[in-house]
Amino acid sequence: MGTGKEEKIFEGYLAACNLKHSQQRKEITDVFLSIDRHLTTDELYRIIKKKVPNIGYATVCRTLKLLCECGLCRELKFEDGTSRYEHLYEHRHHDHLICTKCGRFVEVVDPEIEHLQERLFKAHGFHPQRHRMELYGICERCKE
Amino acid sequence: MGTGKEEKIFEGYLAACNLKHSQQRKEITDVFLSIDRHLTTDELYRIIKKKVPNIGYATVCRTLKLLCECGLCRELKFEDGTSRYEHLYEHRHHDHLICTKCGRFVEVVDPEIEHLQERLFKAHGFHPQRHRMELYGICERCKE
DNA sequence: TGCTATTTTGATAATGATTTTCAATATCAT
DNA sequence: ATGATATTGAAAATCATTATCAAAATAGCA
Repeated sequence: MGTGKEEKIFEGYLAACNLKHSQQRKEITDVFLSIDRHLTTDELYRIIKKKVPNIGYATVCRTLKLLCECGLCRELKFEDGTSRYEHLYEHRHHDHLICTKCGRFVEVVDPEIEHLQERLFKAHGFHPQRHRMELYGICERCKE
Repeated sequence: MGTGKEEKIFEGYLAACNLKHSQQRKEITDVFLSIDRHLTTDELYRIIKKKVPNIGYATVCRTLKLLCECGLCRELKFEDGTSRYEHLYEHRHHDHLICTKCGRFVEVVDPEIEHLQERLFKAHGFHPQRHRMELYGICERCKE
């Protein structure tokens, strides 16, 4: 659900782009915003399908794209080739620590690393935009 | 070309897996190892096609996979969805600093970041395996 | 409210990159 | 050389995403 602010952001974005408030877009964002984990398009599609049985896969794709454009969502492309989407509202930047056995992940952020990354950008004359960092290993449970 | 050690590694891997030394595999690894930049499968296919006109795309794919398995090659999946392969022999671990305008990239390595990454793994009880880090920004030339 | 111009939708087809299939060919231990 | 097995190239299959398009929904305006 969320506080309603996220919906405002989405609606504002639609308005700014002269796009319309369709029922489907509302349903999809509602469901997406209520789920706090990384989903593939297909996973989200199946979940929404239960609520809105005649929803189309393409509509889910299109809406996820809009959500990314307005900053509510982030697309993550993992090493295994899958694309996943994560809810980004009031969810500050973070990286991922991923278990290569069970797929479990932890969101991490290390201010020192962030700082050193900035330094790397500068050292090479780059203007920083964003970065991604994924740490792959075996989690405690899978180690045993 | 390389020193010949790379070919030894590849041959050793083939032998260990009971795979055969085909002419095509030799041609593909020769060309791949002689090129020092990131290539897509298609780019490599086109280059090899000039030397061995009847080579199949699938064979290039299959050989790149083998090269990755034996550690001579790394598959990089970038944010834009393209997969590129890089020659990895005596090429120590590194990350990428990528210009989002022109695509130019720099290979970087920061020992302090590497160290902090290890610390992050440990702090979450993970056994480290590998990581990837990509820094996206605008390079000096594109800034102007 | 009704009208009308747009936009959006869902089903389907298209796309594009990689994989699989499979009969013909090549490899290699004997 | 022989024969068992692996490899090849061409074509078909796959899989996730994107484009197409007629029908339906939306929102500005009378």
